[in-house]
Amino acid sequence: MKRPTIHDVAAAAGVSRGTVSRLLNGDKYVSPKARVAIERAISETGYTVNRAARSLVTQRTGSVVMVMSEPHEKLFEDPNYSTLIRVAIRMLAEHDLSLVMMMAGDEADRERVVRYVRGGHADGVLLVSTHAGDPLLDALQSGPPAVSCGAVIGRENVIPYATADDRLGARQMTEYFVGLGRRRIAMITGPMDTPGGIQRLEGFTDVLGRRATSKLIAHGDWTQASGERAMTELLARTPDIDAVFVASDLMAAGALAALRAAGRRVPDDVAVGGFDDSSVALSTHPPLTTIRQPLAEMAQATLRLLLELIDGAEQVDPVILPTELVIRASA
Amino acid sequence: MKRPTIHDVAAAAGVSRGTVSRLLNGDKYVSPKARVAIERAISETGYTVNRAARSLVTQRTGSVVMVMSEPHEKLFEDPNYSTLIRVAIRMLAEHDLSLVMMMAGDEADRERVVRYVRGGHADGVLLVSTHAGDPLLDALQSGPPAVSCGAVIGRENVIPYATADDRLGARQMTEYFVGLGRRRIAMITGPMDTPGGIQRLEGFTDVLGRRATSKLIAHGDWTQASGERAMTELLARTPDIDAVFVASDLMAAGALAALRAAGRRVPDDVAVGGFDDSSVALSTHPPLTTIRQPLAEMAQATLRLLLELIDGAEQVDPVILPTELVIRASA
DNA sequence: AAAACTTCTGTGAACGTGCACAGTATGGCT
DNA sequence: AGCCATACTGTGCACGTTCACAGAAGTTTT
Repeated sequence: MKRPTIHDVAAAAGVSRGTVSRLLNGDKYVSPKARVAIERAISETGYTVNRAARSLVTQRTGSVVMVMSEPHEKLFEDPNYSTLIRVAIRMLAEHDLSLVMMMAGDEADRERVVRYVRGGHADGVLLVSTHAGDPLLDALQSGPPAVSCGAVIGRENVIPYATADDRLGARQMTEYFVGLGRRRIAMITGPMDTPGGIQRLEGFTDVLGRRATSKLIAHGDWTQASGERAMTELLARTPDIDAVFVASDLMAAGALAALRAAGRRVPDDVAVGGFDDSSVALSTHPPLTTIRQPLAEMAQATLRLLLELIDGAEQVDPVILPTELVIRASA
Repeated sequence: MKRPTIHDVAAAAGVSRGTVSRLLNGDKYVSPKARVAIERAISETGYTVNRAARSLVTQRTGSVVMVMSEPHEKLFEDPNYSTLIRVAIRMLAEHDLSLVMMMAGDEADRERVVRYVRGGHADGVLLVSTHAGDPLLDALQSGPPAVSCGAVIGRENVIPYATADDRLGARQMTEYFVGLGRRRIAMITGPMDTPGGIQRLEGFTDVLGRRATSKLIAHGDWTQASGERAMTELLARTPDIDAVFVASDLMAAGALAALRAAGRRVPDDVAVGGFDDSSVALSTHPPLTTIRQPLAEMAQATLRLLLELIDGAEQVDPVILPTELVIRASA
């Protein structure tokens, strides 16, 4: 019960391998008669091309690898991944490419990724949440095309990316607070070696200028626990805070817990704004006012960049997509 | 600038292809002298085996495909996926296997999956959240080994799986409610064509017997919105409910919203119990009392089954792991 | 009528591996 | 000395495809 090969199809259709191959690869020169005969033979035999054999000669693998650089425990705590994976699977499938997942959380992982990619086992690389100065980046220089969902700090000009306009989003939220008449507006940022960490803080200070003092700024690491910690810290430093912009919904959920523990009412005493418009934003109490990132569009744009590069484009331009303020009960 | 082949390594080491191949594949007959020469040659040339060429002759692909059967929009709304993906990547990598992701949400997807798997492009299949009677199952019969994370209804004896003991978990929660002195205990189930949907309801009725009337049971589809809807429905039907066991944390978050809207206090008026101990359970207000599933262990067990089958095991037994009651503020 | 295209087809070589097999030392045993 | 096992090495073939090339058949141009 061996799997049928291209020879079997050719024999069944009464033509040669070459003709079948041409049909399969969309070459224009194949007669209508041969075409129907081959198509019938294919469906009769249940033939599928052997990708291994094909890649051996074409030097292409038919797969793209998604490299996730978060340390393992945190991976996926951020719900954005799912959209990207979903969109990637779908768009790649349309181009007959499959999606391989790899992690680059520790040194061993990273080495595996480098071996894999430099070994020519992928036609493209999809980077996710790569931190500044990741050693992976140098190793990936010479391989197949790579793009990132979200900018890679320090490589903005070498690794194409699609991202939400984090800075704009932060400005939207901060301006909203100002418009509400809040006077003491604090911020909980993300890690300062990530684009979201940096840009959202920049947007915040864009609006507040010198009123954004360091006493009003605390840092988190995207986790819920860190949001809670940072909020507690802010309340201790500056008790009269009346608004806080938290750089992610998950951290905002933590901040809400800290505020509740401190007996502050939201939004009456303290207005809280999140970022991401992830599903957490709906399950908190009160539901979070937040900044919506066009996740699906970002993912689509990222993949479009990668597909263009794989198809031979020399260079592509980064894509920056606008954010949107979503008003709910927390501010 | 061509990638080095096994020939280049052999030449550099002064031996023949065969010897290099033997070293690579762990054959015992290779002299110490040859061994060091080859190892040096490999690192000097930066050689990596060409997997395409290898699979062409071995008939193995070095990859496992994870097939996710949820309709697209819902995919990943359940946070359990992340653990499975993480564990899968890690354990497969240890066996030099890579993880390919595919979706089987609609007919076109499913056909692609079948073509892929029957075409021999994967050494194993990892099924996730496959619904009863999914046409995919028949098509996968004759292919490479397949396992499922969570039982596949109707195929319990043909597709090996690892799962949490859903029925036990449901009993634990229900008994806890009874122990608290609650009298009118309702339940919101998952879809009745999923094992979690069925088994958790069974555990519920195990404990309550005829007290579990249909007026006290409503059905959801795992989404937060469906939990909210089901809770509203239950309150309308049976206003004097004093406890509700919700078959997932996400649906429980929805139920909490409905209870709040109806002016019921949790847990004073109505005790709420969830299932999964997912991250949502912490961001709700009040935090959810829930049933912890040993997600990591389940994922590990599932992969162990698959790896055994890939390594040639004839048959393996399903694994059922105990659950644990986690008491928080909602009950 | 010959030449020059156009459209289509078949064939041999190559891609880089693993595996079966044949072969070569080396050393111990009779 | 002869024999046989043990430890190791090299070689040819096959895996299933694509691609370049040569060539056939039919059609248009010269």
